[in-house]
Amino acid sequence: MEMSGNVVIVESPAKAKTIEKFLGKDFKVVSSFGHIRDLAKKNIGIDIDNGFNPRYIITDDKKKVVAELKKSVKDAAAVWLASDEDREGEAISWHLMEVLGLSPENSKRIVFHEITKEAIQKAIQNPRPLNMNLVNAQQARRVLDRLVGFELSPILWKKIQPALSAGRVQSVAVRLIVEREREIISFKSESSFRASGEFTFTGEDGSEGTITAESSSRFTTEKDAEAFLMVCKDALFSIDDITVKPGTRSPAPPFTTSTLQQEAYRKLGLSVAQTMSVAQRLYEAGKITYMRTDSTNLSQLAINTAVKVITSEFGEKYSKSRQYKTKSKGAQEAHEAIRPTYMDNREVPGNAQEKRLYDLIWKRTLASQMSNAEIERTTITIGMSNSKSGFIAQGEVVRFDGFLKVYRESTDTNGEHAEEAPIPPVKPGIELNYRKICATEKYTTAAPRYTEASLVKKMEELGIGRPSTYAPVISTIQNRGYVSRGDRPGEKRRIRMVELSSGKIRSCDKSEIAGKEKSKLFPQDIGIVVNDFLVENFSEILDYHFTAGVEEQFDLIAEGSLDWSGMIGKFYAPFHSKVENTLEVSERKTGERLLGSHPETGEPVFVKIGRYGPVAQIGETSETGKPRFASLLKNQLIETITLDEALELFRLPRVVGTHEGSDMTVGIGKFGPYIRHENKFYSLKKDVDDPLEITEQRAIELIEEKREGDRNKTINTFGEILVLNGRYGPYISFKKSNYKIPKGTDPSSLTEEDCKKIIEKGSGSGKKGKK
DNA sequence: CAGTGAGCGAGCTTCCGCTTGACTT
Repeated sequence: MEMSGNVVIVESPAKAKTIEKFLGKDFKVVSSFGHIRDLAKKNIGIDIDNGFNPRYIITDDKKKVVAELKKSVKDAAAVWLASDEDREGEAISWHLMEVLGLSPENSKRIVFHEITKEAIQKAIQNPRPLNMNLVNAQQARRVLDRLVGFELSPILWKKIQPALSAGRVQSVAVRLIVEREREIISFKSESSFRASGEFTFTGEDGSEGTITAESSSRFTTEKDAEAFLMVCKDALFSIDDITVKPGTRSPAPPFTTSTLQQEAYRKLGLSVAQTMSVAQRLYEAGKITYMRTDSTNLSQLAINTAVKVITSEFGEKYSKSRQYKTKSKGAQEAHEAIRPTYMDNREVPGNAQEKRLYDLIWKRTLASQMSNAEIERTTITIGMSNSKSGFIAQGEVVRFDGFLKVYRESTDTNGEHAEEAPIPPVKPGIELNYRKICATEKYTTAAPRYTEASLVKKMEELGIGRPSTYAPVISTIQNRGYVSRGDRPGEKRRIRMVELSSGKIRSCDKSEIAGKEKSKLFPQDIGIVVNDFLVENFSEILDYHFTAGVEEQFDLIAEGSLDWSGMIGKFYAPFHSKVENTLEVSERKTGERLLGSHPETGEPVFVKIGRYGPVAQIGETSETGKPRFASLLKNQLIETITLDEALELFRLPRVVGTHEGSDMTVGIGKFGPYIRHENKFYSLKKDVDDPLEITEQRAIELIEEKREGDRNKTINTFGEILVLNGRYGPYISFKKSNYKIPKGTDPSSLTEEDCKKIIEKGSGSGKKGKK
C-alpha cells in the first residue's frame, strides 16, 4: 500500500502548484478552493435561541472538492493545514478539521505570508495549534453578516420591492453614492476672476525671455477684474523676490488590491472587475503574487532582486530599499503586496491588457525600492509700481529624478491642473513688460461623483469590505439597480474673460463644457428609496463607523477576552426588535413626490417608483377617470425632476417624421427608448439620443445604421438556417437554437449540408429552452 | 425583445468572505 506521507492543504490551486515545487516528493499539496462550508440558507442557518449556534453545510460547489480532499488525506501520515494567516484562513482550517475528521494528533497548523522556499520550510518547522479564538472571531463576523443581511432584506421585499438586498457592506457603499449625489444637487457653484500675465524681460546676456504668472489676488466680479487690469495698464513691473525651496518626494508603496484597482482605472481605464480578472490570469500564469491582499509588505527576496535590477539599470544612487507599513483599517496582512514573482521578468507574454497591467505592477514595485526624487520649488514674486497687488510665478524643477524615472502615481482629479511653465533664470530687480494680461472667470466645482475605483478607496478607508469582495460588492449594487455606471455629456457654460494687450482692455468671452462625466456611479431611484428607508430605520447599521465598531469587538474575541455568542446576543436583541417594529409600523415606500398640478386640468402630477420602475403620474384613480402614466428617462431622478420635465414625458410615443413613406414613432419600451418603423424596432443610443429631442434625420440615421449592422451580422442563410456573427464569434442559428461552428472552419464556406450536419451532431450544445 | 401602472397569490428573492471555472449568442 502506498502512503502519501504528508498532505498540505492551501486555499488556492495556483499556490499549491508553487509550493509543491519547494517541498519535494514527500509532500503532496492540494487546495480547498477557499471556504468549504457555509451557513445553510434555510431558516437563516443559525440556531438563534441556542447561543446562535451556526448550522454549517458543505455548499454544492464544494461537494466535489471535499470528496477529493477526503481521498487525499485518507492515508496521509500527517496533514498540514496551510490556509492563510488571518481570521478567514483560521476558520477554513477549522472547517477542514471538522469535515475531514482531523485531530491535533494527525494534523498541524502552519502559516506563512510569503511564498518562498525559506518561508515555507520555516513554517513546516514551526507548526502551532489551531487558534480557536480566531475561529470564533470569524464565526461572529459570519453570523452577524447573515443576521443583518437576512433580516433586513425581507423587510425591503415587503415595504419596497421584491428581490432587493441590504447588508453591512453594500448598504453603506450605496449610502456613500446617494449622499455624494445630494451634495452635488445642493451645490451652488460660484465664480471669481483671476488674472494670468505673460511678461517679457531682457536677460543678462541681452536675450529676451518670457515668464507666465498668476495674479496674487482674486476678483469677485468682472468689474473688479477690469479695474485691476486698468491698474496693470499703467504699472511698471519688476521682480521683487525669488525663493527656492528644496523638497523631496517619496515613491508610493507597492500595490494592494485597492491601490491596484485605483491605478489600473486611472492609468489603463480598467473597471474594478476587469482589473481583477486580468490580475487573476497573471497570477495563475505564475507572473505575479496573489492579487487579493491588503498588505504592502515585500519579501526580502523580492527587495533584493529589485535592488539588483535598479543598480544594474540605473546605478546605485537610484536604489533605496524600504519596508512599508500597511496603514489601511482592518488589514489582516495574510499575503504579500502584489508584485512580480520575478523582478527580472521585465515583461510577460499575453494579451495587451495583461502586458500593460504587468508593466504597471513591475514599475510600481521597482519604484517602491528607489531613491526619493529631489525637487526644487521656485516662487517668483512680481511687484507693481502702483499697487500692492502683484503676480506670482511658480515652477518646479526636478534636481534628481530618483523613482520618478520609472513611475509616477496618478491622482483622481481629472488633470485640471495646467502644466506649469518652466521658470526661466531671472534675478531680483529685473524689469518686466507685459505682453498680455488676461482675467478669466473660474467656477468652484462640487465634489466629484465616485468612480468604481474611488469608491473602493473610500470603502477601504472606512474599513468596509475586503480585498476579495470589493469587486463583487460593486457588481451587486449595480445588479440590484441601486446605482448605475454611466456618462453625462455635460453642459456648455460661458466663461467671461477680460484681456489687456497693447494698452487696450476688451472682453473676449469663451465657453467650456462643465460637468462632463465618464464612467461614474450614479444613484438610481430605487437605490435612493432603499437608502433613505434604511437610514431612517436602521441608522446604527448604516453608520459609517458601524463596521469599525464591530471589528473592535471581533479583535477582542480573537484575543480571547470576549465571548462571541455573547457579543452577537448583545447586538441581536435591540436589532431584532427594531426589525419587528419596522415590519409592523412602517408604511410602504414608493418615494412618491408631488410635483404640482397639471396646467390645464389641475390634476395632481407626481412621480414615484411604480411596478415597472420610476413613473410620472397625472391624476388619481377615481370614478370619473383613470390616471395617466409615463416612465421616467434613464437619467432623470424622482428627487430632481421638474413639473415641466414630467409633463414632457407624456409627449411619448410621438411621430418624429416619415421614412420610405411610413411614420417613425419614438417611444420608451421595456428595453429603453426606441424608434418604431414598419413594425420594426430600433434602439436609441444610450446617453446620446434623447427621445424627446430626436429629429427625423437622426432617426433615419439610426435605422440605416441598424440595417447595416444586420447585414454584417448575417454571413449566410439557407431558409430557416442562419449563419451569423455573434458576440462570441460566428455561429449557426436554427429554430431559436444556436450551434457552435467547429474550430478552424471558415463560416462563409459552410454549405447547407454542412450546417445540417452541425445541427444534427450539435444537439444539446445549443441553448435550448429558456431560463 | 419593445403596451404595461387592477385582480389571485405559491414560492422565491437576500448577507460577507474565501476560492475558481463554465459558458455565454
